[in-house]
Amino acid sequence: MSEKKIDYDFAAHEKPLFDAWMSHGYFHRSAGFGKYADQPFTMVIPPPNITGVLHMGHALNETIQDTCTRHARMQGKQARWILGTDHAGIATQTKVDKKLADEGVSRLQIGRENFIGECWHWRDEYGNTIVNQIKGMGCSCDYSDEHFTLDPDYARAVRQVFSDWYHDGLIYRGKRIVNWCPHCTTAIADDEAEYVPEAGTLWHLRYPLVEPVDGRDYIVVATTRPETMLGDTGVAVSPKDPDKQKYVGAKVKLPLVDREIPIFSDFAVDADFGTGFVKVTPAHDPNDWAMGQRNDLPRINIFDEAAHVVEGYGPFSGMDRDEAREAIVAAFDELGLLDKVEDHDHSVMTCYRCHTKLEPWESEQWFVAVDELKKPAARAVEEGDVQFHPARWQQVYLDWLANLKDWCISRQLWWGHRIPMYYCDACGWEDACVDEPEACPVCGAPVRQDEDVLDTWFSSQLWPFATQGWDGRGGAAPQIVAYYPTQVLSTARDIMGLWVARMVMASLYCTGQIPFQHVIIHPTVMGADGKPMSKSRGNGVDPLRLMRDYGADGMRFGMLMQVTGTQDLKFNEEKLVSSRNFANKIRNAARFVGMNLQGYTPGDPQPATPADKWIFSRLATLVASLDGLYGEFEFGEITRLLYGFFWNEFCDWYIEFSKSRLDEANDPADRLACQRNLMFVLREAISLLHPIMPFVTEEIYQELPFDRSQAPYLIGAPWPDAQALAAYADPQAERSIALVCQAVSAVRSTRARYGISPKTALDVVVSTAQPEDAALLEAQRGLVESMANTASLAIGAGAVKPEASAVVLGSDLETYIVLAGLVDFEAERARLAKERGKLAADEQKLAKKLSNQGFLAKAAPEIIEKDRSKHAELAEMIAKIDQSLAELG
RNA sequence: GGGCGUUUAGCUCAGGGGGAGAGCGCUUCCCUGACACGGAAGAGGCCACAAGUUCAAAUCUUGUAACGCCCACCA
Repeated sequence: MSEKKIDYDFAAHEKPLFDAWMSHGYFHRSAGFGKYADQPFTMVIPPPNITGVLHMGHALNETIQDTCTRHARMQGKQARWILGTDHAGIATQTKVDKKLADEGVSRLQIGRENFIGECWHWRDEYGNTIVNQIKGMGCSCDYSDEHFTLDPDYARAVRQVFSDWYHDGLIYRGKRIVNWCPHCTTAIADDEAEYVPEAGTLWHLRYPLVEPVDGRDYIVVATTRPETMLGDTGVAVSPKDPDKQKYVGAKVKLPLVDREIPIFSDFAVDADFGTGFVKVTPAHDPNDWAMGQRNDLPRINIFDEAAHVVEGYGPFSGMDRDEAREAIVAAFDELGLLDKVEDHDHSVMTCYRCHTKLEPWESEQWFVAVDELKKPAARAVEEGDVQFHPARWQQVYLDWLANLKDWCISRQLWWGHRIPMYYCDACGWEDACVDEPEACPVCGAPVRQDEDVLDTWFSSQLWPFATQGWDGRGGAAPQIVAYYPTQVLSTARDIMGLWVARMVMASLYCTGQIPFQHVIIHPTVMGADGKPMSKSRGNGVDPLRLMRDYGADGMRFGMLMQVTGTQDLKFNEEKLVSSRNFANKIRNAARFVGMNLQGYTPGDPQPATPADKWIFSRLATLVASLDGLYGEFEFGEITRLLYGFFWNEFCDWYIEFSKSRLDEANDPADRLACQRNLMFVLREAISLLHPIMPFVTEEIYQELPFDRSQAPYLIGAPWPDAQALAAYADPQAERSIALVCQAVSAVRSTRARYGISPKTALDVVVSTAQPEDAALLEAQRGLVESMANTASLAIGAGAVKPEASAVVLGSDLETYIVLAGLVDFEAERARLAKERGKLAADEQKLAKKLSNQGFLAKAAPEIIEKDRSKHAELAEMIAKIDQSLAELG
């Protein structure tokens, strides 16, 4: 495993632009302008662990967040994306432990102070790696005010919350069963435990009865963990198990330890599992602990913190749990008390850090009582104050809250927020204090602080407000007043409960406000095999490599292309290839415009020709659609619309239309209009693309002679105004250009079919169905002539098909291409026959539909009308083909 | 065991009650003065299966199957 410091090199094109944004202050909260000038837009980044390097989840999530932030900034909102990192208690401590171990030192040797020093040192050296990688992605976070969950202000907020909650009775100390890692020697939260399947064994052990019941002198319990029998304090049966009721009240004499323990009945017992008798070990199993509580059983702890059997158990004392298991099974066998051994597959809890089997262990820990916190947190979502995207995650969140149990927040670690509880050993005083007391307030003796640290999530839950100056002292920090709550949070679904729900609970309690309005739960990035990326599977992909291969822009666009409402995303690198090519296309389109600006003077756009009006109209539609999609965080659809508009409309057609107009020989006024229109559309297009592809678009903005007087950088330029653009909506121009495209494509496909070079000019006749279409097309004949390379072009409604010509039927027009002397008509006949077959099949389907009485009676009139005209059209096309076939002999 | 998701062109995926879409790949032609990371034109799908609702189902309902994710957990 490499811990090498990796700095993404985004030198040539990207770095200078990034530096320019940074030095011009664009990453601070923007001032706001236009109609949204008063609206704040704040996001907090899910703080990456300081042990982390950028992975695909970050690549996706950071792209989403930067896209949202840049979009909001361009809309004129007061945008700020708050950056920071998480100290990541266990993760970091494990790394530092390992580093020390490699140097032959253990943390116990150097002591707590020095170890924490080592952690800080580690953080200074490696903690910035991921932030630099985020910069490489082009993320517009506020780097000038970076936060860390152990910063002094942040730590103070953590102590404040602990102290407040302690004094409010939300935090208590108690002996509980916790998931204990004997290797890390700390408690682990339920959420942090990993279940792994294990081919285990079910041992059936005989427990002798003190007094025989119905002539039997023993019962049999079944267990997967025989070693815990040393701590048994009861045997339970199900109240629904009639055969077992006679044993309730009897006692068994626990072998090996000679303890008399009662048989009782409890609803938690499943009569059908094992033997129906359950050995109950309250100190070493959560279910047994609960049964013990209900039935007043003593709890006997048989393990120390490293899971070795404690003193007082004879030969077993000092054994670790595995040795003890073996020895105890052997002892039972020797005593003739081993009834049966069965295979039994089950799963075991392991530590998510070191993968040691966890031991349910009773110890003194700190807890947060969640009942009071969870109700308002549920309500905030139920009432729509906090909204999930996609909406289905709302239920997942509510279910998580509903099942929430008290939260164990103490960890027996050194790296983290030390629990601010202080104790006086002299008089017994204890209290939670935000600031360390110099002496016991009661007796003046020295005080000592609790040794444990807080669960990392305890500090993470304060992230949205502790990063904005909340200090809990009733005073209203300016940031909290002006910019809280935040608008959007984007995160992975696996920390929905761990982090998202806890932020809502903490924020509501501490600030009285929700932490954010919208929660984007982005899809989880899976490997090419459809499984979660992991080192062991070897199906991971390194985003740094992706940025090198496709550029930050290519990676960003390609990632967003894959974001839809689905919960998993099977990573598809081909999308990044397309995106890189798209970035290249954008650059080249801009280059084309830049190369054709001789004589250009700035000025308002002039939608003079139908082509101009068409692209303006398409642009207006695009912007309106994008505005809707941004509101719903539909990033995949956003990229698809942008791609289609820029490539298939702007490049494939509008730029091609422009070429003849840009010719030096063209009328200078029209040439200038064309230049201005190209510049206008290009500017709007790169503005729309900028939130996703910040680098290419900024580069173009700087290189071409755009008017930058209002916005020196595209990052701060205004987002295209859908309302203003709506004035350009022009159905007639769209119709006009659709006719041009149909005619041109018809000629091109005929050329391709018969292998006629584009250089051979052809005689073409276009026959439109509608007279007004003929007029529209006639007005654009120049475009058709140049793009189809016609020798002659006749346009008319119902124009006559020339002799020896190919026919291409379209929905609005037919195109005849004279092929006399150029081609083999046999092939044309065959093609027409094939096409007739297709049309006839469609025609029959529609005819059947139109003769259906139910359809005519119940379908919407416009649908019927549409189908009727479609049917008529098909019939006519078939007639035309028949006519052509007859002509061709 | 519970919940959720997916199943559409060779591949990866959009779409979503009224005639099947994209990117990549493939075929043919073109290095035309923005771009070969390109241009033009094509081939290729009973939209997993079954039943139902409807005038109409790839789309809605229910069920089935396969794959996947998450949560819970059996002593």
